[in-house]
Amino acid sequence: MTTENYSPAQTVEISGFSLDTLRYYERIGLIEPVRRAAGGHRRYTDDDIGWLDMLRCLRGTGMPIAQMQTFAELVRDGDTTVAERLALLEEHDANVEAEMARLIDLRRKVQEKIAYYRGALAQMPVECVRD
Amino acid sequence: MTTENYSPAQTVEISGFSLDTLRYYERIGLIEPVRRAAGGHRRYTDDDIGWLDMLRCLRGTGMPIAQMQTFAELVRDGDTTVAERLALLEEHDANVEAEMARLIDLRRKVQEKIAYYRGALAQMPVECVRD
DNA sequence: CTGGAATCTGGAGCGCGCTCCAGGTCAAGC
DNA sequence: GCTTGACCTGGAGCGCGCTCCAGATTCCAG
Repeated sequence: MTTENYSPAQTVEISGFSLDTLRYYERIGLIEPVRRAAGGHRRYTDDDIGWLDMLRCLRGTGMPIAQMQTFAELVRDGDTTVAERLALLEEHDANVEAEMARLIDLRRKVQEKIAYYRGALAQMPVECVRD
Repeated sequence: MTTENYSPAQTVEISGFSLDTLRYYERIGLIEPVRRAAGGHRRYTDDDIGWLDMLRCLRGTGMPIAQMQTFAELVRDGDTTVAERLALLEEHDANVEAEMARLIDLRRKVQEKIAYYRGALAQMPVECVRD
């Protein structure tokens, strides 16, 4: 079994990115120029799909586009950039960790507010509680 | 001890919002019109500070401005909206939880990538690893 | 009284990350 | 062959959440 091809529509389905986003990412260099079929239509490869999954992880954890571009460039520059890529990912991971800690902390405060409202509601006359 | 007043600069300091953001929030109705000193300068009260802290929790956990406006309106409408406010906060809390779950999941994938790079780096000839 | 800092208002501008559009080309079933 | 839908390109537009600006006013230390 050789490398598969995927139409734009299939790639949308698989990657979760919209058609426009896929083209946008290619335009700004987040994706290598995608191979084309005879008529000029894109054919995404398994490699493309894998890379898109990577992008989804980074983007989905809040990495800015600009930093993903940096990362994509490192990948393009080949094996000698592995250490740099690792450093970039480690820094990003630390950022994500910090962001999660921030969320946990603020969420706790929201939950305190919820608890307060539950208490207030329990004390209130019935006509305020009924819809 | 009576209710304190805070200048805009102090409120920036305490709340963590910028001056522009404070004014913006007031303009769009996230904050009640703030009391003014004789010359027209704002004087934030302890109540204002408390409300700003609430806003910080909601905004900081990713609630969209529009929903915070809804919440602010419910608060303005008084005691009869307590149940609605509770429902809104509970829904938001569920959203935050989902967001955190999403982050945890994607972060795990990022960490797998990091582990992979660490392995790759360990295998590489020395000249690629040196800076 | 004066100079400089803080604050005021209304409105324009911006950075990010897409998203949409027009006008055309290509592919595939009937 | 024709129709219908998928896809193409380049460029404009947008939603969000601020952020900045100009020009005027107020406050306060010296």
